[in-house]
Amino acid sequence: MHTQNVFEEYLDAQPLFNKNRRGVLRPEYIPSTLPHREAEVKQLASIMITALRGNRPSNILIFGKTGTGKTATVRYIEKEMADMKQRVKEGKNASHVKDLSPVDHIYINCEIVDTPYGILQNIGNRFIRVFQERIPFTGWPLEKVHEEMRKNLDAQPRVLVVVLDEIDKLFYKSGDDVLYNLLNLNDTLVNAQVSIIGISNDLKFTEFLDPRVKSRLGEEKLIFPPYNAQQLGDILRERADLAFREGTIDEEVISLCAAIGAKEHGDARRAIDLLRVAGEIAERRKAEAVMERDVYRAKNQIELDCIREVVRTLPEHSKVVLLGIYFSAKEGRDDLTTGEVYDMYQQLCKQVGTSPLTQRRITDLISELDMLGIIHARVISKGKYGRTREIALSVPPREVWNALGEDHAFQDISPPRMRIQSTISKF
DNA sequence: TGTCCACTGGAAGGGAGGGCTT
DNA sequence: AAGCCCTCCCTTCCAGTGGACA
Repeated sequence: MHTQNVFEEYLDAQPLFNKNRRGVLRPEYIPSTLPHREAEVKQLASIMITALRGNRPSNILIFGKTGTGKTATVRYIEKEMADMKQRVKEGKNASHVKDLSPVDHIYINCEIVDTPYGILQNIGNRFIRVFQERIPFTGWPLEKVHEEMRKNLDAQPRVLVVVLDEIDKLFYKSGDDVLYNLLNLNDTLVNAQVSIIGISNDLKFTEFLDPRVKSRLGEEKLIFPPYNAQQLGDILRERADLAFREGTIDEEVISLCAAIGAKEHGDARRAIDLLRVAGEIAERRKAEAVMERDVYRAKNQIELDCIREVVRTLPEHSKVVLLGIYFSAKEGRDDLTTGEVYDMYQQLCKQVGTSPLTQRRITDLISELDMLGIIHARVISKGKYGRTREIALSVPPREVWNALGEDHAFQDISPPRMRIQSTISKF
């Protein structure tokens, strides 16, 4: 009897995924058709056709919740435009058009690039010529970056479509000056023309825009409704057919993923993630097919991974704040005030050996934790005893500790003592 | 009905850190 | 080296406030 190689048992098991097709279930994959987005694709195409004819298409704002196919639709249109140009070039198109204008796209995710400098620098560097120096990522005055970008862009005739994904983030962070500048760019361009596609899941943000920016940015508006369970099912089925080997996934599993996705405001990304992770879990347990229980496990795993990742990458002081909230959650407290949290935070800082930030700053960190969904924090009034936030952990304490525990600084920390509250001390 | 607490959250600005320019 | 610029993180200052209590 010979010893077994560690990989042997896995090699024998039949994989569930088709070879090299796992990517079909990744968020960045652009499918060849977009089920239940035909109307939106058509509408977008009817606007963008102007670009292929060499004119500036209207600026567009696209709204819709996460996972409603906004980004996918825009990227799909980009792909189709590139494809159309290729066809015309090769003379394979059905129409009698002989030549199409050069159209460029630049995609910027404003969650990552959220400063005026960053936006201008990104666009500027998209069109650098050979031997030309790139715009550095910091150091230049804004005005110079703007001028350099304008020059690069205008070097030859073209239509540039700037896609600003999560455009609301850019606005909330840096105001609407950049948008204003981009919208007015056309006035100073001789050869090139620019139009903007803004993508956002926040319908409200336009209310706060400068009226001039608002009207020019929203020349056309598209709203993407959430998918329902049946539509999600269609999307998943199409992807599953590509990604999985035949007979390894059945209708129930797909329906379940679709149902869960539909519950989460029709989020296709979630549903697709779910399917992929369920497949990976099933494969790991060397199953012949993906089962419903794999989906439930996947759901659980995705949620935990998400919490863990968020907590792990928190800045140090946010971690200390969270640690305090964690300790009191273990004591069953779910009604902490800002003052109490700050008190614990100060004590913990002493233990960790770092100097505490001001309470004003901590209120901001608390808001951030709230937005990340790790804690709940709502403003309440305790009447005579003041106005404050009521703070509670909104994820399982154990998971918080698992993630925080990875940090060496927190390994042997003892729970802080709770301040005696004035509301209690009156007895 | 007014008081008053424990904050909230906006505004302004300082300073460090990245890097460019002269 | 000195002087800029932009961004990030933080502090300081402070007007504003919901509602229990006297």
